[in-house]
Amino acid sequence: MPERTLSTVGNAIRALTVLADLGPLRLTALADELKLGKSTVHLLLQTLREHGMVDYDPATRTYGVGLRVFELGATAVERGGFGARLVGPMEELARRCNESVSLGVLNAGSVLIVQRIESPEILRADIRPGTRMPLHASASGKALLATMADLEIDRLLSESPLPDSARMTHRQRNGLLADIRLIRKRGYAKQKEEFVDGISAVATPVLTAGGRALAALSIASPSSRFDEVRWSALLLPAASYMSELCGYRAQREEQAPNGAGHMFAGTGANAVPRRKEDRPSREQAMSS
Amino acid sequence: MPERTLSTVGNAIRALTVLADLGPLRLTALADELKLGKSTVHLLLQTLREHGMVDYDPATRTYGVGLRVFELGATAVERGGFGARLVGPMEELARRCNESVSLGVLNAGSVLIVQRIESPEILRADIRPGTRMPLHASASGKALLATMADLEIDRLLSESPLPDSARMTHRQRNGLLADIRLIRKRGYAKQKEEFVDGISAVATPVLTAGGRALAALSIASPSSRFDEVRWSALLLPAASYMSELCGYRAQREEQAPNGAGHMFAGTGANAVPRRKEDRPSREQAMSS
DNA sequence: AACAGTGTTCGACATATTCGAACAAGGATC
DNA sequence: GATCCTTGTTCGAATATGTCGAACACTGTT
Repeated sequence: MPERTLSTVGNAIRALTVLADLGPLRLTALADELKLGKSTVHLLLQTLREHGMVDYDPATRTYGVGLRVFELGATAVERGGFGARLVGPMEELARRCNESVSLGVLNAGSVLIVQRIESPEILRADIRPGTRMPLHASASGKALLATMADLEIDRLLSESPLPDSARMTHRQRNGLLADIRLIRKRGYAKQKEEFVDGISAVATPVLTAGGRALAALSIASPSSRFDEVRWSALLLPAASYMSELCGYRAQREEQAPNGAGHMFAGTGANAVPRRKEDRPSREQAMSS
Repeated sequence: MPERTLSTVGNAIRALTVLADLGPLRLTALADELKLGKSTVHLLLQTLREHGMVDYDPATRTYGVGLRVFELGATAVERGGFGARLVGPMEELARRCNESVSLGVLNAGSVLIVQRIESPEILRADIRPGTRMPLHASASGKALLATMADLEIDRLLSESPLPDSARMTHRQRNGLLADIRLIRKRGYAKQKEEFVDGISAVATPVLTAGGRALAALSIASPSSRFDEVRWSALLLPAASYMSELCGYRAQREEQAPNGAGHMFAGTGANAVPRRKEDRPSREQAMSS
């Protein structure tokens, strides 16, 4: 649906995007990239610079994404609810398993890492906040998908905005759906070298008040240290605790006569994510 | 100097700023705040939403700063050079002193925290990445000021963009200049409850290739655990090591501080605090 | 059911943005 | 050090584009 849109603002955002992707650029290079007149881009950059959205390096005469963007973005994370409140539990978890712990949120068809506690190990999964991961090939992504109705899953997978290399084959798609069912049953997702070679992870959702998934909590490490049983045992209670911090109340008794089981497997601390809508027939909605 | 500027882009940025400051807002509230027509803001928000710069919450019908901004901002930090490379040493330092370690950069007249390693202690200075601190009342700020010519210091202090509460009295200003001289001599800055009650810190600059300050490294904690001698002893070698990572080469006695052509040497004040000479040979202990 | 407030659509006007060309500046080459 | 080339900046004009107000649709309140 092509909506009417402000082209000038679009240009500004495109400029920032290009600068973020290609690194600091000179005026002419950027104008070239944007396919806009040099004078236009000049004015645009001046405006952005005035507001701190781009920084200018007089030495190299290049413009780069400004730190003001970082500042604004940080408030997005705080205000979104994945901020200060959750880092404490994440640190605790990282300490217990001695591995990297990260918090990823579903955004624009992929998982965006918003918080990260690094493992003290030298050899570790090197993923920084601000990184994106594919929904279908990351533990966090699959954990988030598992919280949604099958129909929603299809919609999300089809709008994958990721580079082609990360696209999914049909064979993978079918395997994924089976995987999702398994994830729902056992309460956590697992990923073995699907996204980055040598890196494996487990993940489970953090739920918010309404029972919707706020984010996915994950433990990742080099596959050599991967220990599914121990990590899942540490991960699930931690996520549970974080869910409670986010207002999620472990189930009420008089709920949902629709057959959806908001049940809690295992230690009673762990939340098995399941929305009411995902209950309808399992052969439904493979299409679209 | 009133430059010609793109008002539409300015509106977009103002909108983001307001949303960051006041939290998620409804359309009307935002239009009110920006003093623009509702239809204008409607179109503006649609454009921003299309690009992920604002997120829309259908439940509350509010718009907030989008996570795309966070993503873009993260690249600003990486590309700026305060990214992945420096977190290792910071973690090592945090482990050694058991306190919170942060990296702040001079930006728009104040110090912006770009990296942060939290102390494991429960009682700790709670400052998150994206926070700003005043130049004159934070250890990091003073450390950065100390690397600059006196003339530059005056210029920066006068353009302080901070809330009035954080403004500086003349008495403070004079004290500050004396402080700066002391900082240059001993190689690190100290701050005792000047910014946040109960929090004290030490800080020292991280230098880059040209000898200019890239950022300030600091250790902060509740004043009860403040230990100036131990921390400075840990801080300085760490910063030294990080400076080398950033291309700074410990320098021989040279470089005509007065006289010749450099733009910052014009005032005759030396721009670079020599840290290495203060505390000789001990730093390479930092690992990994 | 009626109301009030909010969000969305539409058309017209006028402003603000784009562009090309001409000017200035900085670096490179010889 | 002088010339050339590339890059960045300024300027004016034409048109495209954003702004606004009013009217419409919608939600959820009383």
